[in-house]
Amino acid sequence: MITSELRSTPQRQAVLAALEAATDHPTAADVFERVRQTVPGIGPATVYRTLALLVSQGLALELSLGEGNAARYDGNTSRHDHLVCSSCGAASDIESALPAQLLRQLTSRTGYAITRYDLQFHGLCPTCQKSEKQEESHG
Amino acid sequence: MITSELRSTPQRQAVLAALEAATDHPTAADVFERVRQTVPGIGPATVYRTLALLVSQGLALELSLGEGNAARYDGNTSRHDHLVCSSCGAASDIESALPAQLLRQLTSRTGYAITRYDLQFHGLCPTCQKSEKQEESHG
DNA sequence: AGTGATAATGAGAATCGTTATCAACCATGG
DNA sequence: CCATGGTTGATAACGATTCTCATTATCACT
Repeated sequence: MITSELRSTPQRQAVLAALEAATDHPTAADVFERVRQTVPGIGPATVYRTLALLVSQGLALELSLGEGNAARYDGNTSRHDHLVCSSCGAASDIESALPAQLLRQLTSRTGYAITRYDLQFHGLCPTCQKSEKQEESHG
Repeated sequence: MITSELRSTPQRQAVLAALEAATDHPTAADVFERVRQTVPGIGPATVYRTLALLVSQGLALELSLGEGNAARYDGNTSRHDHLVCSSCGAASDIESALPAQLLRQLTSRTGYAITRYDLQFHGLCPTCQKSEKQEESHG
């Protein structure tokens, strides 16, 4: 239910803007640091509250990419998957739709009413592959 | 089995045994409660340490299923995916290999050296679907 | 069995990420 | 104006996990 009681405040606008500008799937702490520069007095609690609000309104996604314990946020709300570097933690968006057939099979086989899936690929990004090679030659 | 580098202790054996016996992807706290009955004096820290050890040795998997904040552990170390109920949090193992072609395409398109992927399906389990229907008719 | 080196343990403090509490604030409508 | 009720920032509280450290247990070798 869209409640007309939801107010548009400078803090909320700044958080949303920060998410839309980000391409790196920031943590709440990252967002806090960035928003701080536009809205100096803002507190962490407001950032957490606002992120939760945006997620509940479908304006942002909350991700658990398995690297570290902090949740990460994504302003790109269209259906997509993620490619995560196991070394530096960088995460990029990718498109890789699962065969629809697979979902249908699962539904009929398990009886679950499947609403969504999360798919993440993990590996070394090109940059970290280079660093690893350098380390080898030094060792 | 624990390698000769590592010492075999009652605590470690108990944690491993608990994981192997579990079918429900327990949290560290769950494992602690269960192991406690065999090794009464064990502390939570030891359980956490041992779980991390088992994961690093490839004897267990650490899962972040996105429901709740606690990591969950899986004694089934063969490649598989998960089906998670968004309502009760139940998680079951499923087999649903991605097309190998998809992985190859991703590698060549992104330059990442992909080592693994995590795939989770979310939805309502049959039991929770029934409960929801009941609530509707009461509402 | 006895011993020494060293890894592992348990207890509790510390840390991290996050959420709850609450008084002060502020936009809106009467 | 003032009352109403959502919003904020500070801070306390929280759950999950990790760290610290003194004590204990395991292992390899007598």
